Amino acid sequence: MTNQLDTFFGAMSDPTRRAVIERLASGPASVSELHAPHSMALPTFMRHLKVLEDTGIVRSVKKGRVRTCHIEAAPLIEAQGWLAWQREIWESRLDRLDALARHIVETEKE
Amino acid sequence: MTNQLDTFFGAMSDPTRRAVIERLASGPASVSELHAPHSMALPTFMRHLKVLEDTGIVRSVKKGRVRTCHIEAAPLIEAQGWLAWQREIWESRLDRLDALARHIVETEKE
DNA sequence: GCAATACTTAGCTATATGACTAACCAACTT
DNA sequence: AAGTTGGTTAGTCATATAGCTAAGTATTGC
Repeated sequence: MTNQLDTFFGAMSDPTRRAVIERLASGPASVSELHAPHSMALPTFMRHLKVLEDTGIVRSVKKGRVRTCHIEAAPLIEAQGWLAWQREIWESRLDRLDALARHIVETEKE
Repeated sequence: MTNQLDTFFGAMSDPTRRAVIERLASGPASVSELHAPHSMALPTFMRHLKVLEDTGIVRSVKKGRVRTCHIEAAPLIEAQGWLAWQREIWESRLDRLDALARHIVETEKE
């Protein structure tokens, strides 16, 4: 039961990887360009990129010795959809939830 | 630089924890109720709950020997906002991206 | 008050993750 | 053709994560 969302959320849980996404959102870039602002060894950084590629969030093509990376929309849209869906459900019950929570808290006071 | 988003996405990367969120979206529940559908030891399950509470996604109150859990909207809304923001940026450049990607692929053909 | 219920704490194990160095290959550049 | 640049592979290490059992605490029900 290893969902698409598992790997997606796992990939997004790292600040380096989110930074790469943020950078790529404004256009494609080479591995070195992406690596430059991060003070970590290149192989380490490459593994972050690999995680993003394996998850399908990033794609890349190699021309000569330069690998150019770009973003792939689908997984992010799917995740956003899941969050929106959850939100819809709980927001439709929010009043009831709040009331219950307050009730519990009130009753709890000792 | 351990962001709120780090822990949030980390928390959501586990199917058990997402299942708990899905369950809680339709109303509060006790620890045992939440645990029931999951075939894992209770302490193991409790640690998942702890992750959700530490991240601020779930809150709980204990009344007597029963702990009742409910969802906290803010972190999920924040994450959804981040995704929406990213999406906005890259969608505004999507045509350009596609064109570039195609160009690279074409030029690459050997 | 004794037993069952509902967690809670403590402590162990295995695998996954994130970081490093060192050495390597494959294009360009000169 | 020799050096430099851009990326890759291989291998090590430390910490984090997810699972377990066993035993403990605190309510509630009888």
